[in-house]
Amino acid sequence: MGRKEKDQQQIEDVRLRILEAAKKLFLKEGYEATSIRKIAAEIKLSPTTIYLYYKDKSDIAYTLHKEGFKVLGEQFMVLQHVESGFERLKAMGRIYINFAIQNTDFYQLMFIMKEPMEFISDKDCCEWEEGEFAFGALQQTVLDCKAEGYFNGLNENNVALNIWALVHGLCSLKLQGHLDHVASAHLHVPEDRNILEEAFETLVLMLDKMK
Amino acid sequence: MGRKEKDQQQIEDVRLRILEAAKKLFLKEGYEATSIRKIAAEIKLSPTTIYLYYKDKSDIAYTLHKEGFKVLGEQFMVLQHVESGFERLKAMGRIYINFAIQNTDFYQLMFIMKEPMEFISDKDCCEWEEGEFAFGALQQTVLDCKAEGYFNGLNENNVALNIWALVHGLCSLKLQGHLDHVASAHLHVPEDRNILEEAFETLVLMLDKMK
DNA sequence: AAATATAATTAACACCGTTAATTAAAAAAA
DNA sequence: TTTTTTTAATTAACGGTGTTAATTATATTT
Repeated sequence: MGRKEKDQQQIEDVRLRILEAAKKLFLKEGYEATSIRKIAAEIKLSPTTIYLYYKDKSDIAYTLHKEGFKVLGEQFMVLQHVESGFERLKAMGRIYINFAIQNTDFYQLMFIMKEPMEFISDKDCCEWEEGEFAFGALQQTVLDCKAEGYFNGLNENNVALNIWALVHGLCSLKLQGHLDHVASAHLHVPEDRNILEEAFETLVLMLDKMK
Repeated sequence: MGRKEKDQQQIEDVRLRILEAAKKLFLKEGYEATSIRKIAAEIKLSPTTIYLYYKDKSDIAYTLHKEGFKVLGEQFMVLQHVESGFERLKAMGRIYINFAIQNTDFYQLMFIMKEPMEFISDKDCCEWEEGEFAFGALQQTVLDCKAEGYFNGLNENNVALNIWALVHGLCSLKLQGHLDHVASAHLHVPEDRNILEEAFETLVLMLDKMK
């Protein structure tokens, strides 16, 4: 019965080819513009065949969303070698921001769009979530910062949540165009100066004040 | 030639009826599910007639987006009577969060979706932006906080930006379902306890540390 | 009353996600 | 090996979408 395993492998192969095609189109033209029909055409399949491998479009979105979390998690790996909690926190923020800027489409899928999250809540079982690893790392780092004298008297989970929200907020406003809009309208910021980085530098100073 | 003015009035009337129908449907079923055809049916017009009054769908989104900023701006009005800068900052955050939670669809249109902002950047002229009033109020409040001894040595514009990003980040993560997901997965938070409010309370404590 | 300008309509294009019915291919049973 | 059964992939179709071009109805002006 070695046949069945090989079939399973072939099925997994098609699943992957669909996903690769979806990713390619998605990174090139964005999620909305990537239709099931285009994905199918890309790998010379009939559109309806896609539905034999994925429940619907948001299922594909969710699978890509998971992949994004895996990539972010890998980039977080280097943080394990940073001893100081506060230094790790800063590095974490920088990695997160870089990831968001360099993988804008993945970031949209992971944190801004609602489709993948809706797919999650539609699922009966709450399986292992890759995003949880990243947040767990942040939690631990905030805890280490507390040991170094930061965030005294503050609930560490809420601090972690706030820091995530802040960095996500910066990225999200940047990706949606609000940051540049406000910068050119309210702040007379030179075009060449990166407003996101400047804000992050101030954030570091702010956190430093919480020792 | 008082005729022409009356015509102008009638044109403005239809424009408004379209917008009201769009808003009603949008608040009930969300932006994506609100089609031009449904808007037209709502006020017994042909779908194509809409295009005589609005350039395209994102034009309608942008007009609604502007209205959202007007409502938020009105809710900010009460802040003028708060003398203390820091108290005003706290109240501002609470108003912003309440607005986001109670007008989730408007909030999506104003800060999360990309269509309205794309419409802005497609426009040749950069006319008065209602959102600027709200951010201006925040800028002034941060300045007042500085006068009260907060945020010493920090660039006030960047501080304002970071605070906005933080509160927006919380709201955005909440609306997208990430906040509740993390809360139930990582933080063992009782269902009845409002995680957003709890995070905000910690934020206030954090800001208080920056005196 | 006829000619012109404008407002609204119908018809049409090129898509979309998704489901049901059908055909082609492979595996199992005879 | 041939027939039956299972499974994989396809075509056809439904009911939508935003948007444009061509056309008709309605006022306004000559």
